[in-house]
Amino acid sequence: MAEPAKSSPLSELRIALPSLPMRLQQVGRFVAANDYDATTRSMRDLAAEAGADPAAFTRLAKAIGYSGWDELRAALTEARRPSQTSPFSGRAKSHLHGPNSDVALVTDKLVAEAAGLPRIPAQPIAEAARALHDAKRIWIAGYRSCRSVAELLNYELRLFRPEQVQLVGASGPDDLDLGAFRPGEAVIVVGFLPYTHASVRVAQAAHRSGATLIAIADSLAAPMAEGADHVLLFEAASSPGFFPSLTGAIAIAQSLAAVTFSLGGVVAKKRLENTEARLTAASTYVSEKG
Amino acid sequence: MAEPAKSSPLSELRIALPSLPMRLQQVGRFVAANDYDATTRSMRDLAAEAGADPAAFTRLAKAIGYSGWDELRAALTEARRPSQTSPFSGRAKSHLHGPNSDVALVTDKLVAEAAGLPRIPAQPIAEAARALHDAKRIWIAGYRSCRSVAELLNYELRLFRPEQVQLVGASGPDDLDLGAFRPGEAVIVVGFLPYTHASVRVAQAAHRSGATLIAIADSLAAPMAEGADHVLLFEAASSPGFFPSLTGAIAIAQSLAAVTFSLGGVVAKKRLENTEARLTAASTYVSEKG
DNA sequence: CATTTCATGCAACAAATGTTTCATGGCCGA
DNA sequence: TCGGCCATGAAACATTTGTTGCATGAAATG
Repeated sequence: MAEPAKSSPLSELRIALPSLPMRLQQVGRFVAANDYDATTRSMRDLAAEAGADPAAFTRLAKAIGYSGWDELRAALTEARRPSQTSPFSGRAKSHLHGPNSDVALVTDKLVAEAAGLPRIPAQPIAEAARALHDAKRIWIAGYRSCRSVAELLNYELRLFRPEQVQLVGASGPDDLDLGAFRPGEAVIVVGFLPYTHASVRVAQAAHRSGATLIAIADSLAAPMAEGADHVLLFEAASSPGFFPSLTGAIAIAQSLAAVTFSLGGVVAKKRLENTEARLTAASTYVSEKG
Repeated sequence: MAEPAKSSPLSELRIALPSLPMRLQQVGRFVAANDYDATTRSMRDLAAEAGADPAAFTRLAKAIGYSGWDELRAALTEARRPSQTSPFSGRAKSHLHGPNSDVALVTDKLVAEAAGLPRIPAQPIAEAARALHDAKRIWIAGYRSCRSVAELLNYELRLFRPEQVQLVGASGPDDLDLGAFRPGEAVIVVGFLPYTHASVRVAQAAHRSGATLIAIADSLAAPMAEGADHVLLFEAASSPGFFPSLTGAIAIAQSLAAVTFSLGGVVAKKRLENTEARLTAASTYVSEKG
């Protein structure tokens, strides 16, 4: 049996939480959500704010293996101490093997991807957003790993333009949709090497139909970028690893949605509020009260 | 008397320092150098470590305009409070309108998200990957905007473990899958504020079943993180914009897949090659030559 | 239904906290 | 040299802190 991650007092708390009495759960959640206050303010003070008995804090600490609240707070304090420069960010050069080679891999990957994001050209995104804003209808296509990007874009755009945004192939074979593209509409295609035939076919159909074609790709030479009105480039291979990085594509998709929403002004805002109200009414989300 | 400009308690201290008695200077320097301990440990404790009298701390606080040590410490505590709003949020407002406001918005968003990535803790990802490696079966759940993350993870893991990875709800109502969780399996739940009921239900079912629960969330206080064996945190609100940022979640998902693949060794490599060969044979991809 | 267990709030407790007072000793100006 | 001034440490103070014993009531157990 794998040992649970007992590195941080918060993870101990998190693990033990579900098996605790109700009031202790409530207090535990409060501590997890306000751990900075937990280290700085007094127990009674916290109890007053959480609306619980001071004794509950002592009992919580004991329930997860500490001798008392003081000891728990000391652990939280140490975990939060700033000077500790993340014991693993010591830039392990031993990438080959070692106890922390996995950690080094993750760190390198994250740093590399972070470096790639600011290199994404912002201007084309703003222009593409303008095109989306003007489009009567928006189609989105992405296959294989790029499907996640396409679906995210679809989701966010539908939040404020529910009737005008559609995934290609959402309601039947792709081929049916390919014939439905019209001038004045916009088609977004997401893809990178190796390029799927399906995405190329969507791009070509869009181009032929006279619709505005927006390509989110890793290269200007990508087949689906041919004839595109807007090409949004990201660096898929910028990070070490085994799969191309989609971080850049996601960042582009979210920026695109954000700017398009911004262009939508009060109308978009109103529609977003309606959507949110509907979701709340359907009690999709957990209430925020803790 | 008139109070000095209250930019920061530490700067007040630094300014007033030279005109103070010798002992108070010594204590003041100690506070400036150990301000984290100053906010967390007791006055007497600090006095012992600094080799000074406890009263000196009270006198220092009064000397720079506070009513007592408690008030000084409260100011230091607030100054150190982790900012819930990113340092870029202030700048975003500066160019809300203008000729290139859209471009500026995109740039800010990208820079902010890039800054957030290296802050993702790498260690938990490596540990979670180890858990995935050991799992006999892997379930993945994510709803609404988080569905894109879940599907990406599902796609990449299936590249080298096709028969052991499954999206919750992929082949019927979620409820059917919830009863299928078993000890020795792993369940990954992706979610951030506002949390959907569906994701919380999956997390609870996983915990009850004895399966290893891995949560990818924006907060340790997230409901689906309760009882989780591994929690992978990202900053959803780190960037200016209208939707929570998924860039961090995507980066985590891809790192997780990469490390898991790495742990899989030659077996995983072989399976990936098989999958690629099959896709090539089906001519899914456009040939690389011309 | 009777009994036990347990979660929970209240109140009293001892310990620790920040503050104040007081005595001491060094320093500078008459 | 004397007298006032102030910095400084030690001890006493009132408050606040974390803890624990006890009573109550609800839920589980027989």
